[in-house]
Amino acid sequence: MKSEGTIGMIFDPQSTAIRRLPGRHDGRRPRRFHCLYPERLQGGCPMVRWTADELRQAFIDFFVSKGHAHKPGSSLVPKNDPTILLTSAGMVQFKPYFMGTETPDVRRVTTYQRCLRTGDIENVGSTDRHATFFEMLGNFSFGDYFKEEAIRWAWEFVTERMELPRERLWATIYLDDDEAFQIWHEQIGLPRERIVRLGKEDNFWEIGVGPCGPCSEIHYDRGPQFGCGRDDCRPGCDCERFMEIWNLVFIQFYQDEAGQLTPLEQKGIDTGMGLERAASILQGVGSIFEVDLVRPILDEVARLAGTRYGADPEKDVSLRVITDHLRGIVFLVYDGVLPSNEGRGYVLRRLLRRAALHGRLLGLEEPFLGALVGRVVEQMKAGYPELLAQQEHIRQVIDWEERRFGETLDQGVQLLEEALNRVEAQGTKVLDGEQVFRLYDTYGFPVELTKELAAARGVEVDEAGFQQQMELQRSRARAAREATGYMGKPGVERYAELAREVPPTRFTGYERLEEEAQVLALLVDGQPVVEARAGDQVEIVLDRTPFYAESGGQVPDRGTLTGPGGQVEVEDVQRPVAGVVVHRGRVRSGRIRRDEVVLATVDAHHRWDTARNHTATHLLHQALRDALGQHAHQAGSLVHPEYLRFDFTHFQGLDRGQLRELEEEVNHRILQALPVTTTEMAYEEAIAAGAIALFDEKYGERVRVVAIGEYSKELCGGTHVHSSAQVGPFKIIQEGSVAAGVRRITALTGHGTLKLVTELDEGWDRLARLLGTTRDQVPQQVERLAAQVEELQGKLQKMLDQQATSLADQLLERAERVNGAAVVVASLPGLGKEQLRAMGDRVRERLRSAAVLLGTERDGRVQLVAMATPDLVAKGFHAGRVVQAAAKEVGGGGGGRPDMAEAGGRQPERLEQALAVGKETLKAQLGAAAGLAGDGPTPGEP
RNA sequence: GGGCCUGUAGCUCAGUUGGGAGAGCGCCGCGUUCGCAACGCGGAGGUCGGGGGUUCGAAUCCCCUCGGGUCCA
Repeated sequence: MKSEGTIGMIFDPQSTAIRRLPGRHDGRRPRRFHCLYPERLQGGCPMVRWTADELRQAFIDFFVSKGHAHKPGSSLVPKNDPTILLTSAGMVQFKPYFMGTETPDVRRVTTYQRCLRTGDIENVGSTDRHATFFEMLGNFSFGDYFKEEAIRWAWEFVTERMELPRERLWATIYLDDDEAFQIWHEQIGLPRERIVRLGKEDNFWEIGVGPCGPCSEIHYDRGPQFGCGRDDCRPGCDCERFMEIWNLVFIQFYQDEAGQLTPLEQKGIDTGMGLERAASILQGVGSIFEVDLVRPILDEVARLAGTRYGADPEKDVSLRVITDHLRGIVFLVYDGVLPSNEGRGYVLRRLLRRAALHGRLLGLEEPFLGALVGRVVEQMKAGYPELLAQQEHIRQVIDWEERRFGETLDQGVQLLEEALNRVEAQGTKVLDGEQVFRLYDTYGFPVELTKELAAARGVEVDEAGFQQQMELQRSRARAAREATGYMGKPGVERYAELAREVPPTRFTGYERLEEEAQVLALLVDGQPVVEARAGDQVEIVLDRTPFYAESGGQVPDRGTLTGPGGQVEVEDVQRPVAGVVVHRGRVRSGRIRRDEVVLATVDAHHRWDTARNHTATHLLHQALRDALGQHAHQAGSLVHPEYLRFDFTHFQGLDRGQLRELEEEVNHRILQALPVTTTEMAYEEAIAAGAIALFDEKYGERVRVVAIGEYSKELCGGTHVHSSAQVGPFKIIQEGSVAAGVRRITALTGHGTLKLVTELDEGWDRLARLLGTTRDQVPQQVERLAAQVEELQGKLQKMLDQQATSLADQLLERAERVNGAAVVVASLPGLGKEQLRAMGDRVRERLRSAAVLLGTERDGRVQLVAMATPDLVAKGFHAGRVVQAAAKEVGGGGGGRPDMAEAGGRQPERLEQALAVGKETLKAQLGAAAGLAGDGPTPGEP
């Protein structure tokens, strides 16, 4: 079993999304709550018929009764773990406990966990059991109980609570896990022939370097009518007869870089029961899509599409795909993911587009996914009551993205039409693979649609060619992947080691800014040392510290560590693993030694300015929620001594009025001098008290609640001022967008605002001085000046026009005549390129048949322009040849159109020669056109 | 991480071996009208995403960079 989700290929052109496994939808099998055990049917089916909600609760209750703590499932976005894209199993949030980098506060835990995996996406819709989104019921042991209890309890729950018939249950174990075999066979009494040994692929859990171990799965025999009919059909077979419902992972080894396994001292248990699969058996329905939790969504989709589940096998596939993806989409957005073109956002986008595409297959042309959000929320609210508050936000995100997809499709249809027109023009009737690939790769146009639309016009699609291009693309990506190699993370490993060697750092910075502390560890270049000297970059771990490590968007403290023999400037403070605070900086003077006692001093200005901005952030957060609604929740935050940056989910930009109101509200709260208090309490208690919790943050049992009077209450570990009044003047300086649906506000407080006021003040003074007036007269003065400038510009333009006209007149007078055409060649020093062109136009306009060559010198450069009237061009005159010849003389080059050409050069002293040469070329061209010229120069009418 | 497409007026976009930055819609003013729509005339509005390079000359070619789209991992 693999625990990592991967981004699968969603629009697989080969699967055509309609491929189905045999044996489904024969139309005879009853669908609703039929009993799978005819032999026990006499007194009604005795098996319990829990709803999925009841099953979820029963599971949790069962393991709580076995001494487990019930913990909330985590977000689909794993926090603090960039190595994992999405939460794909219940254990993801507990990974640090299994890895040994963090110590759990309790050793037995049970959860229900929303999960998303795209590894099996190809199968979704065409089987009874595959889904990208599902819930996992799990029980976990961190160095507490092991194999025996895990198996025994699983068996107890399955047989005595769920009352599944024993004779239908099978177990799989890892090849050489005789211990598990013994427990299953001897303690549980499972017959030897219903225990299947499977290999590494199925029954060994590993994540590269780290803890790993064999696992054992419980499978349910749904009966031969679901099977492939082969004699050796048993768990592990690909067919639909045996359904895996529960996987028990026995974490007992540590795998090193070489693949060597060493037994762990602290063994662990990680189990996962698929809620939908188990429910499908309990409810006696044919697939996970028909359990009571999911079926209403499916029916709603069918209703929108004007069809009925079971009426058409092909449509059923689409109905199931939409149903599954929709659940995943809703929860991804709920967990703060927004559509994007990379990472998690890309998974979301592709799920959404895949669902939208299947909607199209069902004949749903208009965006429809957003309208289904309510149904999903309705179904899931028992397990996830917080969904309700987010419903509107989720719907908006989905609507928006679906419309975007519509635009992509429109664009693709247009491009495809053009391609098809070309194909028809050639009469080949085949659209080549490269074009199909281009549509897909560059414009995201699904291949299924290409085929469909091409077929409608009797054009075939070259699939082999397309596949070839796909394969090329894949090998390119693979090659690039290999070249970079995978990133090791020795850093975290080292700190994890440190965490085991030294006691957890005690943080005293809420109360104090100065503290005597002992140096427990000293590192230079990542290596432990006994002593560091002036100039060394060091990392220091103390037994206690007043320094705040970067967390929750608040920047770390700065300050100094002063020992008996020297001083360290602390520039950065981090907590790379739980319990270890690392002070990074440079030894400024003397030396610092391990074990000595130092005075740790936090830069108070830095700390207080930061605290002002942090408290202001809470005020702003509350003000935003009050002004915009509950959907405006925090999507990121940076608390810095000089400013604060707050990202929140919202769809439109805020106008000036809204920003001013926000500012006023926050300042109003500041001026009320509300007391800022912090209290530690249980998480549930805090939530019940209405404290705002961020869903992507991880909270322990005990949480810290920061309250600002009665106005704001938020879970937060940061440092704050004692009274809102200390925040000082609050000023929003920027509002903008950072991503689709996310706005960002940047604001100042305290010293920052005062500094801004001073700057503005000075700016106005300077303006007033420059304008020679008083500050209150500045706007009027600017208006007056602007009017004056406009008037003067008008006058100037008029004069320039007159001047140009008289200059043009002079040029016309000096015009020579060659073969009936006027020839004007002149040097006009001081004119710019544009002016030269304008002059050329002026002259040309007034002559019926003329060739013009003008030159100018400015800033040490030569500019040349040649022009000709259309009649000369028609006879073969080319202005480009004229300027080329001329430009050669001044060390440049040029070219252009026959009627207008430009050139430049770098030798202004040779301008006259250049014009002379140009004139010769010009005349030569006119000479060649001899006899064809018109009536000669004719002054035009003014 | 690796590709491909894309960024020009407030909006939608055109811009052809590199040689005068444009159209439609919208906006402002004037006219027509009792008024509005429509229409006519006039006008404002652009660091051609940003930076560097090649060139006499770059929206156009090359490199880097930022944003958007899309595919593969």
